[in-house]
Amino acid sequence: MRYSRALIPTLREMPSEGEVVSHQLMLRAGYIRQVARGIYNYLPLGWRVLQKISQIVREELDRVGCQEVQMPCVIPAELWEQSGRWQAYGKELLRLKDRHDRAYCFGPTHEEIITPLVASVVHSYKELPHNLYQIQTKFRDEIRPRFGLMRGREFLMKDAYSFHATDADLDREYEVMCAAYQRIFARCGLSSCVVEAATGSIGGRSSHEVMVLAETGESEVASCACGYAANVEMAEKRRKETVTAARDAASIPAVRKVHTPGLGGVDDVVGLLGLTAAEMIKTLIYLRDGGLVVALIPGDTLLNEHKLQTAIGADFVTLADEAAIRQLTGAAVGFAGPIGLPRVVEGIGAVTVVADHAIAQMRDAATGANETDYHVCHVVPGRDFVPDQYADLQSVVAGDPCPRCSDGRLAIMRGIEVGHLFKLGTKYAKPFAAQFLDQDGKAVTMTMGCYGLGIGRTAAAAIEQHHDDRGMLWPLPIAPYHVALLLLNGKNPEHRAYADRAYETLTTAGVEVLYDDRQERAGVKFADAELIGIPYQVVIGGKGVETGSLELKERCTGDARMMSLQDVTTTIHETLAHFRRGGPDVT
RNA sequence: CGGGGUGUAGCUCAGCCUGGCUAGAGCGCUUGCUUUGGGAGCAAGAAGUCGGAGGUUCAAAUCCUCUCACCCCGACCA
Repeated sequence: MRYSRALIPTLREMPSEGEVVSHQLMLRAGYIRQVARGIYNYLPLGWRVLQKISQIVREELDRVGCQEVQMPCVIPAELWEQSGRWQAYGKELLRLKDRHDRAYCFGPTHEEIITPLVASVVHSYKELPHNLYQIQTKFRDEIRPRFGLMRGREFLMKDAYSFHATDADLDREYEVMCAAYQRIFARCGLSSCVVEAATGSIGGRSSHEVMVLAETGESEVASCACGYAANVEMAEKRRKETVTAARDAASIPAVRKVHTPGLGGVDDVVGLLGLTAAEMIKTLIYLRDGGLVVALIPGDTLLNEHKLQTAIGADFVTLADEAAIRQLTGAAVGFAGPIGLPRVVEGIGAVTVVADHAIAQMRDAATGANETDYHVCHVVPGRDFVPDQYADLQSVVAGDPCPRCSDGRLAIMRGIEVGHLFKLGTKYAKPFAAQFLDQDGKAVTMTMGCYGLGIGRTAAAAIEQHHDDRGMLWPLPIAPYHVALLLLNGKNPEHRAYADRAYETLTTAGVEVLYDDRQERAGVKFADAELIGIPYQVVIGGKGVETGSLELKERCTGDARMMSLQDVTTTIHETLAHFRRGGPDVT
């Protein structure tokens, strides 16, 4: 491509829109332009990158036996009613009506289409398994889209759905897909890791996320040297034995009220009572659909709202306001405790008490008295109060003991979720009657897996992981062009002829060249090539023209060498081949 | 949905508080000359319904009301 004919609207100044590096650079380097919130035009450079990533995804999925299909993006409501998600999915589902006033939605995911398709076509165990995928534009009317392609409402996604006769077969395919994902990201030049994840609203038995590690990632991952890695939403830590656990409850005196004026927080109270935070029971009050939840955790730990929500099966949980807390406890905020709470609060609903597992181990604890300016000591869980439920409610923090190995400590890292794998089981196969006849002629429901991979998000993640203060640093396999051919002095006919020949030769040899033939100063050409992140520059200037050689400069290191055209071609092809074999970790 | 903020030239922004002449700057764009291995210099020039509607006023980018769009902070997710 000749730069003089290319649509690459780079900006010298940073547009005000972008917050994260990938978003800023994509705007500034002319990769994307916003149309509406969370909706973007992909300009030529941006689209080339998305195509490169898509192609790697295709190659790796085809290689493990997946088949590409294309489903509609507009889907009749009946299908979603059949799975129950027309009601369940909520406002994120973009709903439309056609001229006959029939209801449709713009597909945010495609279980509702693929399942009846396979159900109608596959009838025998001999025809299973299948793994079908598409690369398609999806729409989710996100509450808050942000960060450019990282979280758009309209986005390009690869989604795959596998269908199996047995759970064992699904398990096997799940492993295959997991490995394929890791290959895909390695081939894209990204370092990634697979973590255990919450199943969320899609449901099913098991779920893993593939994360690209980056400072700006929206997800937090807890990991241990032993190989354990999990999204912090559901990460666990090894339970510790409480120091007082051995003491017999019978030896502990009765509950005693203590005056603690104005000391609402755990840190304030421990000083007065002469206790450690671990000996306090922290009482947090949450509003949920149809009631209140009282969550009890040790005073030195943090509550994980995701775990709380999952444990009680709530649609949502949100910290209760002061009025609700007063209504429940009869006290000011900071003096709530589990003893003597009402079971129902008028006008709000039922009260559920959930305690962390660690609470069951506690003896002689202190907690709020449900009376302003008072706490209670010598509290024994089980003796003085009985929670409705025990569950894991704690958030892990860096340094917590690993739940899988004996001496590991958890580290917390940030990552960008680029892929998500689910074992769906029969959640969708059942409502769509996706059945087959087994060897005994008996009708059996298929078991399913689904595997998402954000194409646009992968591009954004690549920039988050690979950039410097001058611009992007694309890994070669997903760069929009391999080489920026920079003709520094366009007025010199000899130089121009030389550059023209180099462009011809490289292009013919299969190297993707962006030929900067513009009437611009050298500085402008270097700056643009660096901003848009082309991995290699071939510089045509005074240096090589007389000797017939070229200067090849590597974008990420700045190293420059004089070499022949043939050597340039070889360098590019060898580097590409290297990535194709599984890729170096270029972090 | 709740909280905060911004809309002025292609981009970044000043002007608004305290209303007042042809609405400004830098970058970008056009033309010419010079320059040519790191975002050039000089000269000339084009370009804005001041987000929209209504109101107050002799007079509104500026004050008031409504509205729209976008951005940021929380809950959703590839």
